[in-house]
Amino acid sequence: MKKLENIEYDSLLANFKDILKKNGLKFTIQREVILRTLYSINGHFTPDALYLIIKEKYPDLNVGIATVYRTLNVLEESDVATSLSFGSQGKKFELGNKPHHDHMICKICNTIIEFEDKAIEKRQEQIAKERGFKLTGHLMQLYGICSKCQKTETGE
Amino acid sequence: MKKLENIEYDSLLANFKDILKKNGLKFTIQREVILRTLYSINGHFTPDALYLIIKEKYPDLNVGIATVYRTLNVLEESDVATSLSFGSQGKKFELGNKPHHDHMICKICNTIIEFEDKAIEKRQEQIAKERGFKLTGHLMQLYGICSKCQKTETGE
DNA sequence: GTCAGTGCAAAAGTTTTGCATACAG
DNA sequence: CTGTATGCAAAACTTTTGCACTGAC
Repeated sequence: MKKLENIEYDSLLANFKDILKKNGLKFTIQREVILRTLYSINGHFTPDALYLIIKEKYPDLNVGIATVYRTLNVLEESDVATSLSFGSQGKKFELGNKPHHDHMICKICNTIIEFEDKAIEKRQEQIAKERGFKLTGHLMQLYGICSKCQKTETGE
Repeated sequence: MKKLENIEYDSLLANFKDILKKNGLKFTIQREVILRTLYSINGHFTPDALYLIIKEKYPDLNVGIATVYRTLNVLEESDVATSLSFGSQGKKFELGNKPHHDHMICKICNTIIEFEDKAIEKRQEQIAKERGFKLTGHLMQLYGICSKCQKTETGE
């Protein structure tokens, strides 16, 4: 039951270690904890939120906010994690181990629904091509109100 | 030659005044200058960059950064301008007078190309519908390398 | 005249950096 | 051992707020 998840995390971890080694960086407990926590929460978190979760989960390990920022930057630079900029402010991180997906965000409860659509991806490539643009990535976020919140707020 | 632009700006301005009046807010020189500057630069600017341009352009008018922030927030709340969150950090604003468009951003020179695609928009609506989501807006940014930069950097 | 808006400076956040110490390789 | 990483605190930024004064309506 838990086997598959562990294998997935293990390969993620191995990949991360590999990247660190290749860049002459060191593998530390803090970095492992940050990666593990990002993996376990499996969502989108600001550096600060992540920091608080880690402090809660590993009270003995005295992680500093600076380390969280530094590690997230390493993770992002090495494409292990990606950051998203949401609406008003702040940057949120998520692991980039999932194939590829975009986000649909509820304006009211901030729930994030992930989705993937081949048709749009294809069209994006074509648009880029038409303009002589070499595509390397994209960000697509749909904003709206999720079904749950639509029920809650009758009018407005 | 300049006629059309003026008409466009005038209607933008009239609309803004209208919104202000409807909300019991006041129309001030500062607000006009900020709107006019946003219009004239016709691009995407951070509050800080906008502030510097205004200081340069209107040295006599002693605008404060706080007013720029306050006005941008008013503009955004009233849908006259929209803000985009780009890559690493900061929020950029642009006027929302253009019909609708998305952005293609060059990772090297940061040029922003605007585009619009009905096919994608339609697909987005359908995706939202499939998931019981009531769509109110979206953000789509394609990242890559523009044709100019592709020529400049041969390899890499 | 009234009340919202403004500039300034201080405050509140958020992210980065400098430094002495700790620890991975 | 060597040199990178860490925690802490300070610094650097970005954005918001409080306040006395100005100016739009």
